[in-house]
Amino acid sequence: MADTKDTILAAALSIVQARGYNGLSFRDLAKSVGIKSASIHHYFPSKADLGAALVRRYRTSAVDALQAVRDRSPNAGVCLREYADGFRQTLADSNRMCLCGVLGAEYDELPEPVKAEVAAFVDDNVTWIANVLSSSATLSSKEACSQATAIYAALSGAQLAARTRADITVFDTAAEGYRCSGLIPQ
Amino acid sequence: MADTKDTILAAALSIVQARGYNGLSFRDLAKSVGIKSASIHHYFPSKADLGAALVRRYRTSAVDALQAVRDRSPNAGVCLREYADGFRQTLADSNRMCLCGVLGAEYDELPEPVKAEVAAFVDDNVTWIANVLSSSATLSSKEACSQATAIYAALSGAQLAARTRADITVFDTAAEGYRCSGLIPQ
DNA sequence: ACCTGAACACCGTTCAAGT
DNA sequence: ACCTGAACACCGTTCAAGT
Repeated sequence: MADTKDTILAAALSIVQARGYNGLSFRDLAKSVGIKSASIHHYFPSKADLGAALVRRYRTSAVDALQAVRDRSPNAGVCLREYADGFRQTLADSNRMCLCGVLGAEYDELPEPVKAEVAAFVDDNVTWIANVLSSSATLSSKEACSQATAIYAALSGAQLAARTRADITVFDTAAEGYRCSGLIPQ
Repeated sequence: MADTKDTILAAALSIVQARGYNGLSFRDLAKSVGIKSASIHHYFPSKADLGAALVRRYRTSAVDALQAVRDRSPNAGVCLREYADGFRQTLADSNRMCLCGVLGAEYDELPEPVKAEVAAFVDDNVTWIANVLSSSATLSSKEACSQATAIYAALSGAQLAARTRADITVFDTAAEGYRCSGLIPQ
């Protein structure tokens, strides 16, 4: 039995992934949790607090999941195929996007603490990809970081473009192109 | 002397690029134009009408600009460098994003006519890139379209990731990675 | 044709009041 | 500790009224 705070964050996650930070209404969120909107402020004083907590939770859970992927296989091709599949699954689930992809597009209007968490998510992802690349090829840490940045950006963009066309095959086509060109190791 | 309709659209463009569709307020927009918010409804009956007109204008102006790039040089490497530079310049101008990148992230909550225009923008871009690729290499039209999709997605993602980190070098690093791997022809 | 003030149901936020 | 109703200044939208 999850406590109310967790229930609020879980409901907020799918709303923000679908509608963005600005599309998240305390009244709608409260309705889906079964309390009044004023009650949410008891757990999260402001919308910024809720947003920052939401991204922090999402980020640490992603870090754990990525660690598990690396533990299952040290092979870069295998790891990055699972990584890309994570982006794909979010699309397959109601044409949603990565939380931090949505928030990146809204970046200018986000409260400062939310910005910081979103930026940290990107850094976490790039670091993980760079480690995966380094374990399967001889790269300087700078080279690994550059390629990791390109891979993260490319997959984020494939998700964004596919969502924009409401067509998951756009994601598959782009990801295949990344592998063919060698941007993502196979 | 631009007419009021043009002034409204020009002001709306920079607001939406910075704050997104949901961040666009008729009251703020009216204030920056120097009229009352109710007056905007005289030109655009609803926010959806304004949004659709905004994207349509942006799209046709992009199509013209891309045509001009192709007219200046038939070389794919040159064309795509100018193309990537367009994404870069938007970032350099106050960390803004392509209008349709921002709207893609908000896709689920957009009114139907706005969705249609945003999707058409992606198609226009992919078609242009595919034509550029075809003119410098022997590719089947399917291959050209697939690679064009990957290139468009990758550059969109580079812009999104750079904005998210509020760091334009993220864009440069990703774009360089796309060229090194051969995803984007040099 | 172009603009406006006033009204409507929404939004995040605050707060005094309840249990 | 947890929740609520009522109030505040916001939002898009409508409309009768002005020029």
